[in-house]
Amino acid sequence: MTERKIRVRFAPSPTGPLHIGGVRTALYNYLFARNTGGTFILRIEDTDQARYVEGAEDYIMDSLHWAGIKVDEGVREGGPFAPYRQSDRKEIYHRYADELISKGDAYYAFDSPDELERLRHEHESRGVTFNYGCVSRMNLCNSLNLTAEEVAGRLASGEHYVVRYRMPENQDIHFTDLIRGEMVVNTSTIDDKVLYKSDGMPTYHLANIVDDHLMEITHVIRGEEWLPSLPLHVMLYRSFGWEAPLFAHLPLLLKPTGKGKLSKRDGDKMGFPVFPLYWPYGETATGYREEGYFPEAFVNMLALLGWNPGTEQEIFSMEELIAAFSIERVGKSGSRFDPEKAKWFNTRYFQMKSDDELVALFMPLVNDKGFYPSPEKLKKIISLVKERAGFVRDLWHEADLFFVAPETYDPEVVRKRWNADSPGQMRELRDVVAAVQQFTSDNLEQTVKEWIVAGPHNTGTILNLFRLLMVGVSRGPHLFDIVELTGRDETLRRLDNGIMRLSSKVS
RNA sequence: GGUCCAUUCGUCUAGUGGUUAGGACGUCAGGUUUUCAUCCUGGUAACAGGGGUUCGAUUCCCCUAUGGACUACCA
Repeated sequence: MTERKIRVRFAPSPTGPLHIGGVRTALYNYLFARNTGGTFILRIEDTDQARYVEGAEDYIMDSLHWAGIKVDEGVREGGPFAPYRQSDRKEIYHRYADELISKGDAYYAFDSPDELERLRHEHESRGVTFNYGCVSRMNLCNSLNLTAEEVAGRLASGEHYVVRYRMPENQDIHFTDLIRGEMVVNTSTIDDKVLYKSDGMPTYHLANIVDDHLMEITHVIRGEEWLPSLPLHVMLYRSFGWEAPLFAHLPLLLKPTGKGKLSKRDGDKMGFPVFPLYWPYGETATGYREEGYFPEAFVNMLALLGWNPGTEQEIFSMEELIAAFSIERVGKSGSRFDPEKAKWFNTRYFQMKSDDELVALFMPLVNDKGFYPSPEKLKKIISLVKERAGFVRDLWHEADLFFVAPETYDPEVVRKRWNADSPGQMRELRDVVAAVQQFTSDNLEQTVKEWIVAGPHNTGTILNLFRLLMVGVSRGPHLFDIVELTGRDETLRRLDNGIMRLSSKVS
C-alpha cells in the first residue's frame, strides 16, 4: 500500500445541487491528493435512478471548477479507469455480486418490498427494530432457506430479487479511521445490506467498494455519515480478498444555531447560501458565487471549517492549503457554520484585490446603474471607498455619491446640524468654494479651512454641513476627496440645491 | 429504541499530566478619522457534569448528560 501512488476520489450522487459540505469533502480530497503528489478522481455515483436529477452532474463539476478544485480523472476529463459514471459501469457490478454469492458471502432474497415494509411496521408497533440479519434471515424468503431448485426456478422465471450480504455472526471487526483511530464493531449488530437491487443496479455499498478497488483508490475521505457502514465495507473488502484503502471520515457541518446539520432552510432563514453556485432547477437556490464571494475566499473559509494548520495563519491561497494540509489535523467533531466568518474571509480577499481588478469587477454594476465613468475615474473612486466594503456589490452603496446628487438629507443629521444660521454660513462657504481656481483636494481643503479659522464659524459645524449637502448623509470618504472628484460645477450645484431645499424646510 | 461517533470562550479552534488555557470571528470600550467605515489598543468570554488513576488532571480511564450520524431494493 505504501508503495502505491496515492489516489483519492470524490464520489457524489447527482441528486440535486452540491451542498457546501460536499464541496468541503471534495476540497479535502483534492488538498490531500496534491499534498502527496497523488491523483484526484471525480466519480459520479448515480446508481439510484429514481433520485437522479437532471443538471446535478454538471452542477457538481461546475462547482468544483469554480472553486479551483481541479479534477485529474473524471467524467469530463476521462482517464485510464474510465468510465467514471457508475451508470456507465453497470455491467461490471453484476459479476462481483455473483462472485460473493458463489463464495457464500451473499445470497438471493426474494422478499417483496411490501412484505418487508409490513414486517418493519409490525416490529415497530411492538417497540423493536426489524433487522434483515443473522437473527431473522432464516425466517425470510431467500436462497439461504430455499432449496437450490426453488432458487433456480425463481431466478429462471424472472422473479425479482435482490442480493444481500451475509453478515457473519458475532465477530468483532477491528478497523482504523485516520481521524478517529481504532474502532471495533460486532457483526451481529449489522444487518444484511442489499448489495444488488432488483432493478439491476448495485447499491452504493457494492458499487463503491468495487469501483474504489478497480480504480486503485488508496484513501477514502468522505463524510461522517458513512462511518456506520464502514464495518460493512471492511467486510466486503475481506470477502473479495482485496486490500482495503485507508479511511478518513470527515465531521459534518452543523447549523449556525440550534440543532442538526446544515440545511438549505438555515441559509434561507439566516440569509446565507448553502450552495456554491446558483441552482436553477425546481426549488431554486442562490450560491456563493452569485452572492459575490470570491472562490478563493470561499475555499479558504471551507478549508478552515474542520481543519486547521496548527499555526495562527488563517489566510491561505490554494497553494498554501495544499502545502499545509494533512488529514491528521482534521478535527473530530462537527463544525457549526458561521456566516459572519464567511463574510470576514471575503472581506479579507476583497481588500487584497488590486484597484484595477476591482474596476473590472465593478464597472458592469456601475454601467447597469446607467453610468459610464472612465476606468481611470472609477479606479480613483474605488481607491477612496474600497476599505469600507467587503464585496464588490457593496461598492455601489459606498460609491453612489460620486454619481448621484443627494435627493434626501438624513433627518437625524439635519436636526443636529442645520439651524437658523446655517443657510448664511453655507452661502458664504459656497462663495469660498467657487473662488478657488485650482480645484484640488489639497488647495481647496487648505483654503476652506483657512477661511473657517479666519471667520466666526465653527469648523465642525461647517464641515459637517458641507458633507450633508454633498452627500446627504453623515458618512463616506474624506470630504475634500469627494469634492475634488465631483468637480467644481457639481459641487456648487449640490451646495445651492441643498441650501435651497433645507432653508425652505426649516422656515 | 438500537449501533457508532463526538464534547475547550456565543462560534471556528490551538494546546498541555504542573500554562496567566493561546489565536481568530462576534461583541464591548478607548484611540485615530472634525463624518461613517477601515485601522490601532484594550476588555469580555471556555476545558459539559460526576467518579476514579495520580503528588497533581482540561489532558489518561469509567459513568452520566448533551449533541450528531446511521438504522431503505438512498447515497
